Amino acid sequence: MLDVKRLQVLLAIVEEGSVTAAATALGYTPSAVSQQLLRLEREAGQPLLDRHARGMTPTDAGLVLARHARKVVRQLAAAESDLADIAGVRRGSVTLGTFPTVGSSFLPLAVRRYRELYPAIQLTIHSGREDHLVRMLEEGAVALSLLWDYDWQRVDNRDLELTELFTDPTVLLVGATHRLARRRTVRMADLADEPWIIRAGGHPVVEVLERSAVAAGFTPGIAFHANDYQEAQAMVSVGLGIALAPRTATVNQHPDVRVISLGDTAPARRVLVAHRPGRVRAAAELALHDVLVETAASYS
Amino acid sequence: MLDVKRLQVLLAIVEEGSVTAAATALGYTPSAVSQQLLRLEREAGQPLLDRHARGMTPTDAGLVLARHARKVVRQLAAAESDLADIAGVRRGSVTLGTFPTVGSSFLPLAVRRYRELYPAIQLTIHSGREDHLVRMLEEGAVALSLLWDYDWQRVDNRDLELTELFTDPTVLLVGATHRLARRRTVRMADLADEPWIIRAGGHPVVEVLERSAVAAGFTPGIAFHANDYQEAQAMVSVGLGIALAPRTATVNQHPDVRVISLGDTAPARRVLVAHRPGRVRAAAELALHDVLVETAASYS
DNA sequence: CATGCGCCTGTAGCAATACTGCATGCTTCG
DNA sequence: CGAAGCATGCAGTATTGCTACAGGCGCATG
Repeated sequence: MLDVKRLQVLLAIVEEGSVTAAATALGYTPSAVSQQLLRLEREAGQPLLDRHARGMTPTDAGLVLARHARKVVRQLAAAESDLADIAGVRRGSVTLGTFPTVGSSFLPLAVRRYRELYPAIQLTIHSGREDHLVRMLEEGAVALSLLWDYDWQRVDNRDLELTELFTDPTVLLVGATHRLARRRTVRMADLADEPWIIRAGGHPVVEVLERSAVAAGFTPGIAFHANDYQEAQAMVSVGLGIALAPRTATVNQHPDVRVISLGDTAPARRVLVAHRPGRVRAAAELALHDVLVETAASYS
Repeated sequence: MLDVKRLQVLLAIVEEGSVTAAATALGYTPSAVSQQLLRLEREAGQPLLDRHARGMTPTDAGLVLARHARKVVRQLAAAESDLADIAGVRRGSVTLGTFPTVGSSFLPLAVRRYRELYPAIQLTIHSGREDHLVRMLEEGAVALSLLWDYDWQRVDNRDLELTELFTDPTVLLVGATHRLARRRTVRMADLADEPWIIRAGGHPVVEVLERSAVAAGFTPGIAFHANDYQEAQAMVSVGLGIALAPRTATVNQHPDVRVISLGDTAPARRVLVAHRPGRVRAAAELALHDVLVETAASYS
C-alpha cells in the first residue's frame, strides 16, 4: 500500500514545482522531501518527476499519482470534517459556499429568511470561484454550496449531489442613450453590428456570447474586456458597447444602464445547490437547504 | 490529517469484529492494534467502537470513519493499479469481472471473438457476486466488469461508468410434463396457483418473482429454495414447482425442462459493462470493451 | 570561460514512532 | 468458581523520518 505522507509530498512538489518550494510549504527541509520522493519513486517502480535545472515537472505517472493523492487527501479531510460534525463541535452552525453574482442577488433573500426562522444558528458563508467551491465541498469545509452551469458544460462531479434552484436568464445591458434603450425585448440577431463588452480572462460567461452570436449568425466584435460586472456596466453606461450578463448580476443596476430581455435567444444558466452525498447532514444544514429551495421557488 | 494506517486498523476491527481478529488479519499482535485504535480515538476526540465482552461494534462515528477509510484504501489500491498499468507491467493483458449466469452464456461468445481478434493479449477473468465485482473495479483489480441490474435497483455508483450491453428477459421454467410445457408464451397471471422454486439466501432475483406476482395480483407459494439455477432446474424437471430465471441462466438447459417466454409480464434485467472513469485505459482494455458491445449487439 | 547561484541528493546522527512480549483486568460460559 | 476469550498497560527494541551539512549538477552572468 502506498504511503499517504509520501503522496502528499509528491502532491506538494507537483503543485509548487520544485522540491525546495514543496519543502518550505510543508515545513520540512529539502533533503527530507527529496528522500521521501525517491522512496516513492522506488515504490512506484518508475520516475514520477522529470528533473531539470530549475525545478521539476511531473511525468505521466506522476500526474496520475498526484490526482489520486488529491482525492485521498480530500477524502481524509472530509472524514475529519464529518468527525467534527458528529462530535457536535459544529452543532448549530452551517457553512455555505457561494459565488459573487448570486451572493449579491438571490442569496441575501435566502439568508434573511433563514435568520428569521433560525436566529440561533450561526451561518458562515464563503464566496469563491467554482473550482474553489467544489474543493471546499469535497473537503467538508462547507456543507452546502451554490453552483451554476450552462447547458453545454454541466456540473459533472460524481461526488456531488445537486438540486436545481432556479434558472438565471441572460439579459442584455445597453446604455441609457442607446438606440435600443427603450425596447423591452430584443433578439440576438438584431445585435450583429454592436461592439461588445465581455468578461476578461476566459471567464465562462464569454462562451455565452460566442454561442448565442453563432446561433444568431454573426461574430461579435469585442470592444472591452471587463474584470467584473460592475466594470462592464460602467463601460456600457458610457456607450462603449453593449454586454450580456446573467440577470442576477444586474441587481446593483447602474443608473445609466438599461436591462433588456433576450427571450430565449440567449441561453440561461442553472443555479444549483450542491452537497457531498453520504454525509450525516445536520439539522441546521437541512434547514438551510430547504430555505434555499423555498426562496428560489418564489424568486424567478 | 488522520493517519491512514490507523484508519486501516479501524477498518479491520470493524470488519473482523474484534481487536484480536483484526490483529491476526493484519499480521500484528492485539496489543499493537489496540494501541493504534486508542490513538485514533484520541485524535478523533470521541469513541469509535463500543466495547463489550465479546468483541466490539462501531459507534456512529466509527461507522462513518470506517466508510471513509474504505474509500481511501480503495483509492490507494486504484493508484497502485494505475501505476502498474503505466509501468507497462500489464501491457497486453486485461482483466475482466463477470458473474455466473452471463459467464456461462454471453461471455464465452465475446471471449472467443476477442481471442480470434487479439490472440496475443492475455485475458484474465474473475467471476464473483455484485459487491465483489464493484470492489474489484474500484481497486483496479479488474479493468472492466460485467454487471446487471433491474429497473427498481439501478447500479448507482458514482465511481463507475456504465455501458448497457443487452437486456436479459425473465423466462419461465417448467417441467417437461407440466400442463404448460407445450406453450410458447404465458402470462404471469396464469401462474397464480403454481408452487414456486426460488433462489435461496435473499438473492436479488427473488424480488423479480415478488414484484411480477404482485403485478399479476397474487402471492406466490414457495416450494423450494435453490442454491443456483442448475439446482432450480433440477427441481423444476421433477415437477416440484416452476421457476423464474433470466434467460442467460437457461443455456445449460436440463433435458426435462421447458423454457417459456413471459412476454413483458415479468421484468427484464440490464446487463452492463462498467469501468472506473478517469483511468488511463489500455488499448487491450478498449478493444475488449468494443468486442463486448459488438458481441452484445448481435446477441439478443 | 570562469564564477556563482539555485536546486537536488547523499550521509550520519538523532528523535519520534510503532511493534513485540508479557502481564493484568474484565466478562462470560461451563 | 475456574477457565477461556478479550482488551489494554508497560517496558524494550527496531524501524522510520527528520535535520544538519556537504557535495554535485546545470544554467546564467560578468
